[in-house]
Amino acid sequence: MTKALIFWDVSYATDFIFAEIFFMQLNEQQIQRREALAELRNLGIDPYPAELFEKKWTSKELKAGFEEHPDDYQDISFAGRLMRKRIMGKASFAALQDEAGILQIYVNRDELCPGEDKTMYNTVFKKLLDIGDIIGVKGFLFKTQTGETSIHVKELTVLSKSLNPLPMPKEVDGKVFDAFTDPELRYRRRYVDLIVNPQHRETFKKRTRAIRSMRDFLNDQGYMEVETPVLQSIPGGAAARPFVTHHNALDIPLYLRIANELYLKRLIVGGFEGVYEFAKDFRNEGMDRTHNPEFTQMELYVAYKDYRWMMDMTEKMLRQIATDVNGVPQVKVGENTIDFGQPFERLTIFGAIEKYTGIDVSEMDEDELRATAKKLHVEIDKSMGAGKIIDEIVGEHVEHNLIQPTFLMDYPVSMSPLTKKHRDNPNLTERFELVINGKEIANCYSELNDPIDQRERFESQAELLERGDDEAMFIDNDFLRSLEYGMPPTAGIGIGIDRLVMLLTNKSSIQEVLFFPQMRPEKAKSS
RNA sequence: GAUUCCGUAGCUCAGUUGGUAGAGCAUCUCCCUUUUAAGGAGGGGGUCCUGGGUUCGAGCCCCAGCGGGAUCACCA
Repeated sequence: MTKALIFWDVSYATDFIFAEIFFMQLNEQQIQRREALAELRNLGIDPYPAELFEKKWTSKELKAGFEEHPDDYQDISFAGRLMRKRIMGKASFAALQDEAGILQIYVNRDELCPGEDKTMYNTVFKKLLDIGDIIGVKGFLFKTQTGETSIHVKELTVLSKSLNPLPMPKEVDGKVFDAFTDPELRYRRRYVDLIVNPQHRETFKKRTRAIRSMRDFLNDQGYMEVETPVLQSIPGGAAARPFVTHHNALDIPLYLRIANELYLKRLIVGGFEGVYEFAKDFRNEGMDRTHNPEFTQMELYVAYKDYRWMMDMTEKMLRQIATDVNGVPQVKVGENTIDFGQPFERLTIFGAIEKYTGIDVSEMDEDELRATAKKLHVEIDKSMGAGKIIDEIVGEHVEHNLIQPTFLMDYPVSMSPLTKKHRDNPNLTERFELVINGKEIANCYSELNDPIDQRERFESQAELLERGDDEAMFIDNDFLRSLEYGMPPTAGIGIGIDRLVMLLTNKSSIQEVLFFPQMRPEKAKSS
């Protein structure tokens, strides 16, 4: 509909607003705001001006700067969203919110309108401006009788008229009234959440800080940030169900990547010795508070290293990130304080099971494991092999005990088709998972670089696929061909960025650390 | 996918055994020149999520659906 308004004039726009009121189901406040919009145009004020507005300072900078050098702030301009308006006859207080915070403005009728014409104050400011509008002001800083730094306004510019009323939480003595807390609305209208709940901006700033810290750390080590395909004809590198799409020109199915592992390893074959990517991966599986269909993983591959080296590197990197995000290496998560400053505990799978159940399963065959699982009340079914049973026991009896960062090492070979066999025990692999606060945060292994072994592992995955396991891996012949040219021994790791950020920001839901978590589509409805 | 709870004004929420739909804030009109949840006076605003059913009568009871939260399963 708005396309029809490319060549508009005031009367046409006004007619349009009435048409909109008529056809859309607008509530009273939305109608009033549209009427105010038309009124502004009638007064010759463009509610959406094209010209830039000079904003040299943030609210925070103005407040801090005024404390230091009050004389430097006698001629300033500032802009933000109108969040509060209190009219007291010929003078008013209002507050403008910008990215850094909120700053009060003082608007005096006779100073805003020194001449006879008081329209700017009486009509525009008092009547036509609403909470949520974006305005610019010019004037000088001063302190009110109650000591609040405020802008004494000499000039006011409408920068953007807001047509939807905002929810308005109010806080007094630490108690919040009318909070905008409904998770559905907060996620669906994240922009509103960010406006009225500025504390949630902090979560996302921390997310950005964490990613920047990780990227800086990796760059400092000399690793190269790369980009690999999201659209893959063979989705590989993880056990998961992919999203399928179709390429019209090639007339082939394409899959959204579930991991980028196989491409990064091709780059190691190609001669790069350290590559990493912050990768959006996509998995067509259930959603809950720790799973979103698209999520971010940082994968890193370093040539001539092994998983033991990667443990040291990971520990150092996370310590740095935790400190960069929160100022200290400790972070409070729920009831627990996670300490990234201490050396991370290192437990083998078998050692961990023995530690938390008292049972040594390291020499057991599948039947003995089955009996042990039963004794430990771990639910298993017939399709599970020895490796899977061990994994279930770990999930039930070990993981939730691991609050402080812990490397769980040396997984059974059947669960890890891309991992090198353990140097000391052919039934195990050189693999670790990093568990923090009972949740898996990272997964790492010494990469399998024996092309013949890799082909065999793929083939046993293919058998699983035939048997109906829709998460088993596809055979990627080009990847095998690349290994046949020779890949140096390599350590690789994937770190779940969303989960790491959940930890660092003490959030129990992935939706809180994603700007726009996946939601069912909204049913068509105006406003 | 399973279980369970929730859906009432722009926002946050009450709503009795089933008997004309409520409050605070926001909004509108008026008063008020340094306010701090500003204040004072007055007014308007509802598809009670949707569709069926029971009933003389349903926001309330029953059934189905839609949307969301929580827990569980799968998974990172």
